[in-house]
Amino acid sequence: MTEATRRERLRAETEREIRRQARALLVEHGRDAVTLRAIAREVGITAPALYRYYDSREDLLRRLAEDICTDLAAKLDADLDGIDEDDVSAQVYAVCRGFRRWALAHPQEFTLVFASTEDTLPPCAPGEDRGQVGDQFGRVFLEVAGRLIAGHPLPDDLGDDDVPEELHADLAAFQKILLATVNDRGVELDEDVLPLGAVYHITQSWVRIYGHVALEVFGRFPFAVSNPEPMFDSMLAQILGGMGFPPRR
Amino acid sequence: MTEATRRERLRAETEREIRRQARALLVEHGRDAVTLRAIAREVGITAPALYRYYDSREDLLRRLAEDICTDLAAKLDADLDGIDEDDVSAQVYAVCRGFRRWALAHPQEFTLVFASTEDTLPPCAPGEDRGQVGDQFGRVFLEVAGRLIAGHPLPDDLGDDDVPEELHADLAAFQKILLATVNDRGVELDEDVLPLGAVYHITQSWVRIYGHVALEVFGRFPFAVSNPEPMFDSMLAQILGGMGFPPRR
DNA sequence: TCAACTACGTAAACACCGTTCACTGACCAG
DNA sequence: CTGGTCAGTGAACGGTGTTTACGTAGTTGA
Repeated sequence: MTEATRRERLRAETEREIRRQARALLVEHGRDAVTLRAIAREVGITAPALYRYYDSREDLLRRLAEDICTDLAAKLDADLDGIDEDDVSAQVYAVCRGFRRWALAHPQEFTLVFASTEDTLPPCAPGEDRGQVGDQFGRVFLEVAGRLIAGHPLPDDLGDDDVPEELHADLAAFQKILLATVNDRGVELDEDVLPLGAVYHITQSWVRIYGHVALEVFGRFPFAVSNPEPMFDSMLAQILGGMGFPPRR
Repeated sequence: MTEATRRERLRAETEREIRRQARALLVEHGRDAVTLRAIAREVGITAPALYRYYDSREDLLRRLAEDICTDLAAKLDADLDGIDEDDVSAQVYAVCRGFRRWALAHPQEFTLVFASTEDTLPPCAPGEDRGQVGDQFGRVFLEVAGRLIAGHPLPDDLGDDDVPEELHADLAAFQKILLATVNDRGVELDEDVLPLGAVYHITQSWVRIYGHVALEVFGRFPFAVSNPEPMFDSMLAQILGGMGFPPRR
């Protein structure tokens, strides 16, 4: 049944175990604790053996970051499954809240994926510079955002007028990515319902959502926020309201 | 003239040199390169000698973060000096742009101060939990924000109505800090001109400014932004516009 | 079946790292 | 001058990433 040879199966098994243990070390003791020797110890091999799987510790951390993105996307996708397909507003709430809760529950992973300079964690393939924000995660997030707009008439003040000239080209490229992402899931959608102004608004929303989550994870709000959740929710409500959605719970 | 003894002067001199070299290592080669041995090598002493000045490497990094905050505040203050005292809007632009440019020019320092979990960089004095955001920096930033509102009639939609119930207590505390900070600089100001809604708006503005800067530093915008500056400026314009300021260059 | 080849894992070594310890020697107060 | 304080030292311990040479089990072709 299994096409793979014995050696290939063992290798795949070991590789999974390596990442599993590395991930555990990251979550429980932070990035600095993700040591080649510590991983090897947990897996039951010696440190140099890890070089049969990764070029360096940096390379391993990079792969780890990819895994984290994939898992986060899967988790958000799962959260989305339990929600009415037609209630896009609820979907936005679910994805954003899910992202925030995940970040707060896994600050080390959040830091690695969303708050590392390319200096300390160079991009995987230097050649291909596709969508940033860890690919998989971005897909889920942007898909919901795109779908949100697909089935909703946008308010007039979301026209392309407020968009700075210099951003038109970049936003147009992003617009194409958004449309492609949404259409990949079967929803038909063309440029007319997703004007540059809307794309710009989505970007601004990401700035606010990311900003809030990062500030909370790093404890850098200008004052002690004893209960940040309603603050996050009210921000979401305001974002959705700005796109013409009626206020909801 | 100098009250200090010879030994005390030498010690102070060495301490300055230690931080200077540590800072240089951080800026040029990143946090991981800030090694006790590397610092000692640059200063011309041995690594164990550093323990006469700091409890541990962690402690040193903490002090370094404080220095960075102080210097950033001084830099922003200096930028502010060249600007018309009555043009608060221009002051906001200056401080925000200055913050962004500094962050982009010193990503390692930005990461240390504004994107470190308390896990990897525990707060200095565990007892006193004053204003977050590195004290000094917060002062400059919040002072301008407070002053902005002091001399300007706020639009009606900045009332306290939109503020979530659960945040009233926290915001009231922050309101007092803001008023105290602004009044420290001589500007008279009382609660009436700085309602909770305005305080809330300031906090939301910080979320957006921080979010944009961090996304730019970490390269986590959902698409490649070839020219982020107009995007930042347009965000500032929108923030100021939301507070009733006329659009300006 | 057996030889040749591949590749996973090893131990040893190198140069670093943070940190501790016992110790020296310059400074300084009395 | 005497005695104490303290910046700085060298040696050491256990840790790190990484390279090297080597054994050996798995695979493959004749």
